[in-house]
Amino acid sequence: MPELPEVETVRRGLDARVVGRRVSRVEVGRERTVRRTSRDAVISGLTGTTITATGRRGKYLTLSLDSGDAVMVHLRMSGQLLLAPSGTVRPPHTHVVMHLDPSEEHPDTDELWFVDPRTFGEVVVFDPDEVDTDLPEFARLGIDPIADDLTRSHLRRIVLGRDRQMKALLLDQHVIAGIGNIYADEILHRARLRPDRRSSTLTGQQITRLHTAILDILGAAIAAGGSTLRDAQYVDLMGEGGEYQDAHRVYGRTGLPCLTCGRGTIVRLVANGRSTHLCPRCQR
DNA sequence: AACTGTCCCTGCAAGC
DNA sequence: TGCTTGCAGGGACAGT
Repeated sequence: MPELPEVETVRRGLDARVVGRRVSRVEVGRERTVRRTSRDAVISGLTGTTITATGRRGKYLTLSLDSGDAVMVHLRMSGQLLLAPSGTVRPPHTHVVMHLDPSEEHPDTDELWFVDPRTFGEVVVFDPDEVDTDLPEFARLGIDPIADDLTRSHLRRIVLGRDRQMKALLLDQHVIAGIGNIYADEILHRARLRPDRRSSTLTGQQITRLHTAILDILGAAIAAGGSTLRDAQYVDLMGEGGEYQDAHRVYGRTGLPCLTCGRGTIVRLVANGRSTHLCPRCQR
């Protein structure tokens, strides 16, 4: 599932291959993908504009347009952004197609597809000056641990300033933006903290470990191009999978020995309606 | 304030 | 083999 490292990998692909190009034509298939506004708003907002920059906050991807508007893309569960030469046969569930003119670096005409079987994802054209009303939850997003500078003292305030279960806290996009189910489990395991550990009880040493774990794991996952699970949908802009799944120590390893302590067995339980993986021996 | 449950949707896997 | 059922999950939202 696309989380911060996967979205960042897609953003880098867009930066290299889409920025500077003009959108000559737009097709919107399924209306649900553009439910925030409308088919017409997305088509008219994009057609004829040139993409000038990319951005990311948490799992939200943005494209700046020379019109002054911007596009927000959220992949949610199963969304993909894929770049393909014009005329390539499209996969099922291709809901939005942007036709891209050639540019100096990119001599061919391409199509940028938004593909999304489960249709939870969305594409929105919005006015950045009106983000509070156009995309209220985007405006209320918490700190991005990679794009912003998440210092230890900031994390300390976040953790001790409330009394939440640690996993729920990491997953709360209004507190820290970008961590999803996979990386929450990996981070808590690296920090040796139980998912149900109360945030207000963390020691200074545990906060330091958590801080290091967040930055190290997200950084390593970005360097590896994200995680592509066996069943999963995540691939980058060119359709390539990531490598970080090979470094997972708990996610999807139910019943296998803990790679850190060598003696515990990874268990899976359900918390907040989300599957949670941990080593009961390492994590306190 | 924090937590639980529900909903949205599709593809895949397990169970009968 | 072929059906049905359940599960996965991001995030908004309502209710406790």
